[in-house]
Amino acid sequence: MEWETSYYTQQSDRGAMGETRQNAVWQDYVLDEQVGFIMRRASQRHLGIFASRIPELTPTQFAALAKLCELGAASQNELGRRTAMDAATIKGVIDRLRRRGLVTTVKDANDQRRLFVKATAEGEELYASCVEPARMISDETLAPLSEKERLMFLQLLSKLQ
Amino acid sequence: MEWETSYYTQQSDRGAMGETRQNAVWQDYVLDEQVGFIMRRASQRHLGIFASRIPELTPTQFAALAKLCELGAASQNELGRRTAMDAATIKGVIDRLRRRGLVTTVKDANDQRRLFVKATAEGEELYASCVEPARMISDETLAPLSEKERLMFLQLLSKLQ
DNA sequence: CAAAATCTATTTGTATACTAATGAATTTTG
DNA sequence: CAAAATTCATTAGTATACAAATAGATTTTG
Repeated sequence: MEWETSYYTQQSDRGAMGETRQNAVWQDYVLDEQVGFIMRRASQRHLGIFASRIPELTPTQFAALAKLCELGAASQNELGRRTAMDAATIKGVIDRLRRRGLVTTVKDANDQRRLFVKATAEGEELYASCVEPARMISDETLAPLSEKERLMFLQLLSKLQ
Repeated sequence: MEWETSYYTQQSDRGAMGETRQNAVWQDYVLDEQVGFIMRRASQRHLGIFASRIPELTPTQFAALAKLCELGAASQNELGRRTAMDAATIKGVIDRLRRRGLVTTVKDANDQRRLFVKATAEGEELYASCVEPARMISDETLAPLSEKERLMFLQLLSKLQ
């Protein structure tokens, strides 16, 4: 027995006039059409594509490693800023990358507050081997769009950062 | 002392020819330009807007409650499917909503596997009071775009779900 | 009808994310 | 220069997310 349709309709007679008027407020608010909801679903799809192409790293781990290879090195907090992760988040990411030998950390001699983070040779190799898959991930994520649409989409999305 | 610039450049002479060739692979891969990275940042901005407008609920809790009010009622798993949450995730969300008295759950008499979920009066009231703020959230999220751009963006984003 | 397959909910484990609080180090400022 | 403010890293707590395993209920199928 299927259960696809709902037991009650949106304008069900659940009671008094007050509720009926409340329902009127909902009428043209449809969750599935809201930008946040659609963006969450698009993100989920992208994350699935990512996991299938680069199973060795999560997107955040890849981002941290990529930025580290771009920069050469950075303090933990700065790396977090450059990859849009707060201090608590980047700490966990770096901890896990270090545990796997992909990065090393040392106290910065010039500033005792800072933790100096650097990719290891192994980390750089892994990153290098992930760049091509990463390109495919971006491609596959945008695959439903034409070339023109992709440019337009990226332009618009960039404005919403 | 500022530390904004990196210690090493991207094409640093870190060693042999092999690595130099590896660097060539990175050259036109820039993390900040990838759709996944930009989408993550856009999501973060949206989540910040959401939290400022509806501090009482997380986006996922709101989604579950909204869909529940749309549907009238649903089994826990079906609600998860309709809000793009897997079984484990929707369970946690419903647990927290129930703990706050916003939804009730009962074993479905017709199907002993199913957990029947329904919004309470309090849950429906909270949802009704959140719809206007929710509209503003969608508006504010898309605020950097013109009216035309918004339509275009939503159209394109929808294709990436 | 009985076995196989599917569905539902739960649990465990891992990994983001963010808030808030803390303490140590450094920079700014009066 | 000393106090105030800021920065950095860590910790604790809460809330998604998803994978994988499990157990019970229901449906499908041979």
